[in-house]
Amino acid sequence: MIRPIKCRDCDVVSKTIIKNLSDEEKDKLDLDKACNLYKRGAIVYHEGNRLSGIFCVNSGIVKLFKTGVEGREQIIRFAKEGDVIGYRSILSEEVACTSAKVVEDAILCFIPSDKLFNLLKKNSDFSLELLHMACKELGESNSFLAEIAQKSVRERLAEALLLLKTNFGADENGYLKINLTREELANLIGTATESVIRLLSEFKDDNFIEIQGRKIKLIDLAGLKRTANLF
Amino acid sequence: MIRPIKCRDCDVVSKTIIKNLSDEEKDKLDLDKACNLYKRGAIVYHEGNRLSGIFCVNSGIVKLFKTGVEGREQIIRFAKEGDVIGYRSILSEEVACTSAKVVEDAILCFIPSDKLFNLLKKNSDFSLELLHMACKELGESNSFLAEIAQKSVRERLAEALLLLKTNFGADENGYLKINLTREELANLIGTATESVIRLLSEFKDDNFIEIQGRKIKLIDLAGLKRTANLF
DNA sequence: CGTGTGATTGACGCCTGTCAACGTCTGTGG
DNA sequence: CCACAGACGTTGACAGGCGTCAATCACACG
Repeated sequence: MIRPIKCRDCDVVSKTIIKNLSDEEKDKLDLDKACNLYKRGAIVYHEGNRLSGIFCVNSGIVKLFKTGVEGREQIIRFAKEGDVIGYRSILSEEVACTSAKVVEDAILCFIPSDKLFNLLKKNSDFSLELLHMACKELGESNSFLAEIAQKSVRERLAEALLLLKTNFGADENGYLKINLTREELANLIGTATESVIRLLSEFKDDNFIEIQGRKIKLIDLAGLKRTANLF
Repeated sequence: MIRPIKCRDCDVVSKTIIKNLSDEEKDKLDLDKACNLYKRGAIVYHEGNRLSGIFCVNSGIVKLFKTGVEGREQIIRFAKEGDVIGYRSILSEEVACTSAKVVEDAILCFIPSDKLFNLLKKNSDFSLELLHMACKELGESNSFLAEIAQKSVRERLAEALLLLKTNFGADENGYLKINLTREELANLIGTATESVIRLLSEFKDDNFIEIQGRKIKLIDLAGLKRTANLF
């Protein structure tokens, strides 16, 4: 447990579903939530677990993935500050369909499910906002599905790099802020680690990207977009 | 427009989100909804359209698909009696992320979005039920994603056949009730039509299935499960 | 300095997509 | 009633993308 974070003062709340709560509701929520620091590599929950609440990401990055045959991971999405994880399982009353693992040190605020349901019952704007979020995520999942099903590994990798830049941004030198292993990149686009490595080299040769160890810098966005078949 | 269907009397309502409405709410909804018959091949809405409401499937089957590069369809899911389509787009306030096309003659009841939002604001059980549905669908989408990303075409086809049987059932002779063209099967599992044809022949040779034109009968479920790598 | 994790490269071959040709069936119009 | 068009199904040939295996390198850490 770290120093408690007050929803009312939280600087990422404005991006989250919490923003729809009244100050009183936020204060009440503070009494029930638990904010913890999770280090890189920490497991927040396992696929198949029954969760007892949801997690609001205050900082850091968490990857959500399913484990397939032979233990290969399929990354479903990344959650960053302002995102909520675990809500799918709570609201559908199923066990977790993914595991959640910390990619970059994260502070997560836990909200017990009974408190969540209380809020949902009393605050219809909050419900609508959650619906909004769930449906948006559903749309992204569907798009992702079609991408993986129809595009080549090369196209998918180019697109993934662009998406990572859009979602997580770049540092002052232009390098993607998010650092993934080659294997994680592979698990994101559903391919083998070696394929990612080979294609990254090709992208480098084509002057689409620069590589410094695990850090990647996109230098020809148009070229990547063309490669990804995006318009 | 066909003979109006009263929600209160509708025999599939018990399976839908409508079941959470009071009799008064149902009666009120009857005044606002429009029930139409759609023939096979009819387009309910196009990807990219902004929808003005949601559709409740009273009977028939509708396929939801995305159109990728080169116009290839990727089927996202099928909707049958009791299912709702178009809600994702309305609730996320985005344009439709899929097209909806009738696979088997269908009766669809249209509910305008302002009525939907009225209900959501006033009836928290209804909201929760919609959340439940959306989150369940999200879980299915995620599973589907991992399947397509990690499994071979052979595994996917075996699994798809099993899923079609689970979701749509079989007739008195054991043949799948849902009739899809080879191309639709291919677009479901993200492969080429020819691959589906070849694999279906192999499954027949392996005595996993019987084929009568477009009708398919599963005769060795265990064999198919093994082939699909399911446990 | 040994150990382990991650990155890289090469060899190899199979799965699967593409192209082309042909067969089958159904509905339509003359 | 027949001819024809068009949609759908089937089969074969072929190539190349990509997964797998194995060996090696780079780097961090106790």
